[in-house]
Amino acid sequence: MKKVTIYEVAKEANVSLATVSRVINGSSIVKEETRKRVEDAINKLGYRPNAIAQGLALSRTTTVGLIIPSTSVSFSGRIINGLCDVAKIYDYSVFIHTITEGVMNVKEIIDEVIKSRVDGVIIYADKDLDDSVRLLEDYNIPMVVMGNKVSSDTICSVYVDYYRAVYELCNSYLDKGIEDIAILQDHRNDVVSQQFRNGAIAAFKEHGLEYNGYIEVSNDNRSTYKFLKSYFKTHRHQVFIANRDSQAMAALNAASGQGIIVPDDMELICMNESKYTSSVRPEISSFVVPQYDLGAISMRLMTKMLKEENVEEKEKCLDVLYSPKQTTKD
Amino acid sequence: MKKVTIYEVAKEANVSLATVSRVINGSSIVKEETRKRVEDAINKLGYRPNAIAQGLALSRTTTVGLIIPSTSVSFSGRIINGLCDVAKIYDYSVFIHTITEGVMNVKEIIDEVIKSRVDGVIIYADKDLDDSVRLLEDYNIPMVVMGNKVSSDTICSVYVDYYRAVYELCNSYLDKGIEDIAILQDHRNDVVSQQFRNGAIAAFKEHGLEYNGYIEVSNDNRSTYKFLKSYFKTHRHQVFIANRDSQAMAALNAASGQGIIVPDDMELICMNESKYTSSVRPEISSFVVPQYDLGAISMRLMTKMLKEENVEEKEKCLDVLYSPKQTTKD
DNA sequence: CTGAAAGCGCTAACAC
DNA sequence: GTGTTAGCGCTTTCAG
Repeated sequence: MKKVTIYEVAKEANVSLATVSRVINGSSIVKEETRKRVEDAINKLGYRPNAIAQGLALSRTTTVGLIIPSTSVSFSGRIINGLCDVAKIYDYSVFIHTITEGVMNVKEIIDEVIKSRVDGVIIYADKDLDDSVRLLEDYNIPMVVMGNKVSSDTICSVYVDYYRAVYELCNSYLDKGIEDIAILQDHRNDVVSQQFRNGAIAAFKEHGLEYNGYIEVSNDNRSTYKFLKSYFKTHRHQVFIANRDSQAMAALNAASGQGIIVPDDMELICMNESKYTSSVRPEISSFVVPQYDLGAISMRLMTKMLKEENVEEKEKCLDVLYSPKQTTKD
Repeated sequence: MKKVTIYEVAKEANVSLATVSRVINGSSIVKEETRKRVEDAINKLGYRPNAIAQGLALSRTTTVGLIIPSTSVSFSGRIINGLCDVAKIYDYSVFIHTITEGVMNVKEIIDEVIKSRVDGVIIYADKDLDDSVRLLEDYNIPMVVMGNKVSSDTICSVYVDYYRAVYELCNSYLDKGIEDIAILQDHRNDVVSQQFRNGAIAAFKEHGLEYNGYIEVSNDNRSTYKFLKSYFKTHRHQVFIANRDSQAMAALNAASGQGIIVPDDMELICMNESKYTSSVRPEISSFVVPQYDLGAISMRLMTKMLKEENVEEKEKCLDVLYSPKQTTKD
C-alpha cells in the first residue's frame, strides 16, 4: 500500500484539501454530504494523516518525552503504565528515553528531546535535577518532575510523601516506647533517602530524642545481604526499616540466619510494597507506593499544562498506604 | 529562549541555509572556514535542528515504535532498557505504546503508530499476532516481533528458546528415572506455554512416554497460591516447574505449608530467574532469561532492516541459561 | 564549494 | 460551506 496524502483524498472525494483537513480535524463545519464523501475516500484509500506534517504546520506535536533511569524502568515499570494509559486517553504519544549510566548522558538526551520538538517533558528524578535539565526551562518546554518536589513557571512535580510515612511510623513506635529503630538506605535515591532521614529526625525530635539509626550500604543487591549478614552478628534492633523489597527480603534472610526471629525479636517494614513482599514467609509489612498513579497523575498534570488549564497545585503529593503483614506485631 | 531556525543560523553565519544544512548533516563538503563560521553561529544561537521538519523533508523520522503489553513493562522492564540503549547508540528515538486491556485496543495503537510515521515497529507479542498488526505489513513498515517466531518480507523476530530449555530439563530427569514432572502454567503467554508443553511432550516421547503433567491456573497471582495450597493437599510431584518467579514462590510457600520439603520431597524450578528467586530461602533454581538482550537484539535487528543491511537470520533465537540453586538436588 | 528554489504533507487565514 | 494560498523548517537537486 503506497502512502496516500491528503491531496489524493481530496481528488478522490472531489473537494479541496482544505475540506479534507476540516473533516479530519472536525475543526470547522462541513456539509454532511461532503463529509460523508470525504470519509468514504479516506476509508477507501486507507488514508492516515501524517503526524509529522501536522506537527510542522502546527508547531505542536501532541507528543511528550519521558526521561527515566533504566533502574526505574525495571523496578517501577508501573509508572510507565500509568503514564501511557493517561497519555493515550488524551491522545498524546510518548517518547521514552532511558538513562543508563555509561551508555548516554543526560545532556545528550535533553538535546534529543529538544530536537524532537515534544510539547512537554516528564522526567523521573529522585536525585537532584541535572543541570542540563534546566535547558528545558530556557526553551520554555513544560515539565513535570516525578519523585521530587520542585516547581517553577514551567515546572510541576508529583512526588511520594515518604517523609510523612516514616515520620508517622517512627512516631507510633516511639509512643510505645520503642526507640531502637534502624533505617537501611543506599544512595540510589538521594531525595527519598533525605525524606526518610528527615521524617525520622522529626519524629525523634518531637520525643526529645536525637535520631542516629541510619545504616548505609552500597548499591549492589548481593552486598546488601552480605552486609546485613555480618551486621546482624553484632547489632540488634527493635525495628528495622528497609526501602526496597529486595532489601527487606535480604534483611529477613540475614536476620533469620543470625537467629533473630521476625517479628518477635525484630519488626521489619518495607517502604515499597511489591508482589514479592507478600510472597515470602513471613509476609513483609509494607507501605504501598502508588507507582501507577505517579505516572498517571504526572501525565494528567502535563495535559493540563499543555492546555494552559489552570494548575492549582504545582507540587502534588501522593500518600503511601501502610499495609501491615506478618513482620510487625500489630 | 525563542526557537531559532536554520534560516537565522544562516543569516548569522552569512551563508545560505543550504550550507547550514550541509554542516548539520556533514552531508557534503564545506570549506573548513565556512564550517567553522556556521558552527559558531549554531552554538551562539543555541540552534537545534527541528526533527519534525527533517522528518517531513526526508520522509524518514529516525524513530521506531515500541508496542508492548503493560504487564510486560512491569514484569520485564529490562527489555525496554536493552531496546533503548541500542536505540540511543544508533540515534533512534522510540515511541512507547503500552497495551492495557480496557484502556485501548491494538487497532487504535496501530493507527497511532502509522500516523506517527515511525520508520519501524518493534512489538512484544508472546501471544499470536493481532490481525490489525498485519496492517503494518500492508504499509510496508519493517517490524521486529519479540517473543514469537515469525518472519516475512518485512518481519523479523527474536524469541527465547523455552522449548529447548524444558526439553533438556525433562530429558535429564527422565534419564534419571524421574517421571513425575509437573508444569504450572497460566494463559498470559500462549506462545510460551505452547513451547513448554511441546518441550515436555518431546522429551517424554523420546523416552516412550506420554506427557500429562500440565497444570493450569487462572491469571491472578493470589489465586495461584490459593490454588496450589489446596492442590498440594492431594497431589505430590517429584519435580515442579513454574514459569514466573512469583509462581515459583507461591509453589514454594504452598508446598511447605503442606509439609512438602523442597528439594527433598519435591524439586522446584523457575523458568524465569529474577532477583527475587534468589532472595527467598531456599533459593530457587531457575533459568536466566536474557531480557535485556531480547530488547537490545531486537533493536539492533531493526537498525539493520532500516539500513537495508542484509539480515541473514530473520528469526533469532536466544538461549536461556540454567542456574541451579537450592531447590534442586544437584 | 555555495546559493536558489522546489517540495515534503498539512493547517489556517483569507477569499468567494 | 468550500477553495486558494502562504507558510511550518528542513533537504536536495540543479546551477553557478
